[in-house]
Amino acid sequence: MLRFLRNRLNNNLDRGDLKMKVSQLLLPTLREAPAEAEIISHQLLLRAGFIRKSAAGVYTLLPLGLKVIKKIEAIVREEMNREGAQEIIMPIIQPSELWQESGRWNVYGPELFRLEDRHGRVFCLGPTHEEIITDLIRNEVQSYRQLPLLLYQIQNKYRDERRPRFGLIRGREFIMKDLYSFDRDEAGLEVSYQKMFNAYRRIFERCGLYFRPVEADSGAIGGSDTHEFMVLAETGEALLVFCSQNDCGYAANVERAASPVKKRVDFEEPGLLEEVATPGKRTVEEVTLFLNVEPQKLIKTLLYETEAGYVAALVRGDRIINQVKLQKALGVLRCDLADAEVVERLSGARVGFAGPVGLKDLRLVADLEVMEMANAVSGANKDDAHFINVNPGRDFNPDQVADLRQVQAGDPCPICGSDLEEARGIEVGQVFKLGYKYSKALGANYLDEKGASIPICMGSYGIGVTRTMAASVEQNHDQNGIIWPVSIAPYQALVVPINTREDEQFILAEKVYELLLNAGVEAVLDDRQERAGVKFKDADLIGYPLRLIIGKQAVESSNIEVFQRKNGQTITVPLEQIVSFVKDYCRQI
RNA sequence: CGGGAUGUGGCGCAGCUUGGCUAGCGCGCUUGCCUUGGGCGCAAGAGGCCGGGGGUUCAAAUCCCUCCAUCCCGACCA
Repeated sequence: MLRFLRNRLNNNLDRGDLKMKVSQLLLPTLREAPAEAEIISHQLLLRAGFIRKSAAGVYTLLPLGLKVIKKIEAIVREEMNREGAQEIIMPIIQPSELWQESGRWNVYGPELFRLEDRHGRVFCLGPTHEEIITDLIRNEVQSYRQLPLLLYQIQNKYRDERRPRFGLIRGREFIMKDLYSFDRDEAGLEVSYQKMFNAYRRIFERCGLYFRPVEADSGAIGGSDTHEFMVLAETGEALLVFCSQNDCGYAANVERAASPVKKRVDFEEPGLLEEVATPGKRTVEEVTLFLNVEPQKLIKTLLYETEAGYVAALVRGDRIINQVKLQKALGVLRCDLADAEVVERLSGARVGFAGPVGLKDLRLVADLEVMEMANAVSGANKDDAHFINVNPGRDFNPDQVADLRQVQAGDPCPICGSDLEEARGIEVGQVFKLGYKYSKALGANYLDEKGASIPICMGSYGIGVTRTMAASVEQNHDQNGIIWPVSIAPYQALVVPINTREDEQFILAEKVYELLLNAGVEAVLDDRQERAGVKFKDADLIGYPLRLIIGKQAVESSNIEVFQRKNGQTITVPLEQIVSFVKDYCRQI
């Protein structure tokens, strides 16, 4: 009896949650995309009625948008729990004191939303939760017996982006899953890291995404090893390189990718350092054309402003400097190109004529490749003049030599030496080995078997949930709209009565709809008094994986047309088999 | 934060250069008729502080100043 009641209750609950007719859904589709939407995922999510903008980088999730988010969250939860992680929820509002303690209050900069309560106490809206969780752990974990520990939450995050853009891809408020691992030592961290790495693979696979993990830079969060999970897409903000040799497997964010230097092969006799007039020739292109030399013969000199003073950085003329590498090499937090006025004061010449020879009062850092150059051209630190036959070591000596240049397609792979290829990616997840940065700063220690107090070894692991939804659209769409993978589709199937005035069609449609609901399929019935064309257009736009069409044919023959959004094909399924067909379809994908 | 652009019914736009009728068009919305397998047709409607404030002028969507918002490019970031 009890079981019977419980079953009934469950059925009712399920039905209540699932049952929905399009006429009652808040599903405002648009024929035209709002002008502000630039990229396809933003346009389609707006047009299909999944999201609406509230402010720059801040969005409301409408019913269907929320359904997708919940699907993604459910997959994330399953895979986190499978690895033994425990879910918690931490506050969005965080006291500034903790951030002072970790040292990030001043480091994080204007990106941190800061606010004050009525008593003048200062808080921030959490962009990430290392401080809060480390504070929790230092209070609650004392013994090695309590480790390892994996804790996560799915929570709103806040970052006051300089430039929110691309809709959900770069918002100021977004949903993120963040997990933190706590281990006794690096060996334990390695295990946790691998667990998460594998879980992330499964999550993005289950979300139907084409992605790649790549080596990455650790940025402001700090730490050593880190990988980013990149959904490959033309509109991705990140530039990646990967090895063209399939079995090599090297892949990295260009911010991180190391660039091995090809040693100089042909030795050149050093010529005489000489100043030549280059009136008005400021850019690499102008100078090379004027002097009739190749760009790789030029030494490009860029002046940067850092919190530790001004720096001159040198790279070859045909190279791009990688600011992340530069920042790391210099060990500074801030690193911006100096403005024209500063350049003039420091180099004694207008912008475009700075060079390493005779540059004073500046820290000089050269790219590895620059040191291999011979008889190069550089600015003379004098208006309208360049030096020729500049030779590193003879004419100037940098204070530091480091890998500064940004890797490009065609460069050799640092592992196997094959050519590197470029691609763009949307970062949907990142795994970090934090090490002891936060546990030491905040004093999160445990006692080992011998009673020694040892800092906890930490890792942190993020997934941008809202971003994952957008990335999926970016990857799964056609001219007509979104093509959701079944695993994260807002509904699995749409039932469309073609002519709602034909009672028989409508009754059959309702019957099919009920059959699906009873079988646990997430279905929706388009009961609107609209022409078939309108319903089809909306259905394509919204991206339901399956569309069951109930028209004349269905009524007469009890055969139902099933349109598959993914491949655009329609097949006919007898009414008796329709439920099992839909269930099988949803399972197999 | 620097550079550029744009703000006119829910969405997409015109009008602004050269100030002047009642501010237009397409889509959407409401009502009626009609139609019903890919955004159907006809008719009648509703809906605007022309981003805000200030100025110039007899008169401002239109010219000037200022603020705000939004988008793009750059610099930064998960």
